Amino acid sequence: MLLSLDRPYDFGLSMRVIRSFGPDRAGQADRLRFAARIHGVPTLVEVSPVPGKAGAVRVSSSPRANPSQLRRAVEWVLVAELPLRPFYRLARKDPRLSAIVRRLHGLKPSRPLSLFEMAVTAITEQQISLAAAHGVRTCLVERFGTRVQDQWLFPEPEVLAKATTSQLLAYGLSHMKAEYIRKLAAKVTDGTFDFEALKTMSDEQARETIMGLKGFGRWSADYILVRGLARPDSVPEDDLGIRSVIGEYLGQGKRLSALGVARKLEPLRPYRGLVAFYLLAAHRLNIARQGI
DNA sequence: TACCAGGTAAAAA
DNA sequence: TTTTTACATGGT
Repeated sequence: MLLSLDRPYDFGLSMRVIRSFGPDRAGQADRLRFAARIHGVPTLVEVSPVPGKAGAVRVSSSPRANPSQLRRAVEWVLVAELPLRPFYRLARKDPRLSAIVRRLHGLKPSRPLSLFEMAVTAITEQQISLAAAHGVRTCLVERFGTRVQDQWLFPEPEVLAKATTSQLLAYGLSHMKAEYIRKLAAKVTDGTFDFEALKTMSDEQARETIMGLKGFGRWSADYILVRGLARPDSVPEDDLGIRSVIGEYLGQGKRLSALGVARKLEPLRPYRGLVAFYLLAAHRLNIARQGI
């Protein structure tokens, strides 16, 4: 199946950046492979570029999935509904940001198919390093998840809801984090919490809803908004990585305070999250900051 | 070895 | 109301 996405869009660059963010999507050159549960069937989805056709990608799956379901899944993961042009018009007003954006023309974020996975990822990444958190998730996934060829399907909420605290502790979670995850998994399982509903909420509504969950503070809520929902204006201003990278490219080179981040990003509404994503990408790809 | 790493809730002041 | 503390693993 061929999919034509809103241009400008550089699929290869976007995949390179995603891979540079961590080992989760490690692997094949400029393709995207991920496991998805489609109509309950564990399915491997593969997305590859179409040579000479900017913005077009080829989508296949194994086993063969319903085309409209498959299309919906890929459009979600690749954030198809987000046009870049309005963001570029805004970015041109800041000389330093403008230079970065030119180097990363066509870059879009992508997001996991599952918001439950995103939420659990946020919990694991609280306080400890991304590398440490990745180690913990790997243990969880390989114990409670489902293997689909060379990929893993993230554990279903029902499975984690039934896991015992001592099991979760054995996989590197703290007591508190184990409880957050179990409580969340239970709420999703019994229908008390519906991640799908977040998709139609305003940023503010979604943020408040997530923060109503035990274990999810402001950082986690904004992190889920920007990474899990790809909301272009959301960003955790107190995040260590954000504070460093905004300071590096838009400040004096040193890590800023959360307030400093807020001030630097204020003129970049409604694309503060997308700005942060571009700067993180620039940092990962070793793109030097420009003068002044 | 010690310390920091893309925080949070509960306890203490 | 604001400040302090415990907490899990991985890298340096």
